[in-house]
Amino acid sequence: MRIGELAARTGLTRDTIRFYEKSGLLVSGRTANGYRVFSPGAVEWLRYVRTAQALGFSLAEIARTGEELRGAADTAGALSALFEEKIRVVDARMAELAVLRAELAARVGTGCPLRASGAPG
Amino acid sequence: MRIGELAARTGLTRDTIRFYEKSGLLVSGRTANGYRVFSPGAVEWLRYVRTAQALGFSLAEIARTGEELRGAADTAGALSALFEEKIRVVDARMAELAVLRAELAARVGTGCPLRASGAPG
DNA sequence: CTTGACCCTGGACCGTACTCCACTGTCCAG
DNA sequence: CTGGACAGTGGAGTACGGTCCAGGGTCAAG
Repeated sequence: MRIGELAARTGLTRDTIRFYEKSGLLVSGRTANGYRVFSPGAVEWLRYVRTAQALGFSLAEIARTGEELRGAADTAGALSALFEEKIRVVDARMAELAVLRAELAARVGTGCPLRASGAPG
Repeated sequence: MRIGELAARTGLTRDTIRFYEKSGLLVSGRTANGYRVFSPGAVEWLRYVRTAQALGFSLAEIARTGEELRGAADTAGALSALFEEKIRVVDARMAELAVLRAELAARVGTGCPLRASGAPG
């Protein structure tokens, strides 16, 4: 499919897709006249990109994941390892959130809000 | 304390602290000669700022929290509500992470990695 | 009175992640 | 063959979150 269709299917703008391609986040073929051509799977890949990004991963990190995926294409084990590593990162992030949550919960209904600890004011 | 000590205690640079103050994230007094003066609690507040920031909250959002804290200073209920709301945000973020984790886990050890879904390559 | 550590301000600059724009090329329908 | 939808490029601009620097003031110690 061409860039317009991919944009329509993912909700991204053409500019963003071109930017992603330039950043190495997305690889495309070209037609004889220079138009970009994307495989149908690009839709799913971009969905993954947006999810990972929303969760705090930089485009550079996501692009690295993509590259590792490319490099280890024939090794299912490498792929599993990559996903497992990513799961560990996600778990760590969740643990941090749990700590923040606990800190917040401890202050609900108490007389010692953050303000007493130096919030602006 | 003055800016140098606060910087040393938080691990931030003076420039960052000045930037935070300019952004309304931090409020300071001034000595007669114009030097900024911070309360000891600023250390704890900045720790909170960095934690929240690392978890994906923008400085503007964090500053808003600080302002609301200031505005509702005498109402313990408002503070609790604020913290409860923040807990809901944290819970939502954790739920998103859980979804990503499940997606990753589903692909570990299978023959259908993301690459089959359109990763670059 | 000078040195050095500390502080001030304003403004330029950086990386990330887009977003917009001008100008140009391709291709199909009427 | 002309119009319009689509595509391409390069470059400027934006917002965020800093980071650095020049030029200058403050203050205690020697």
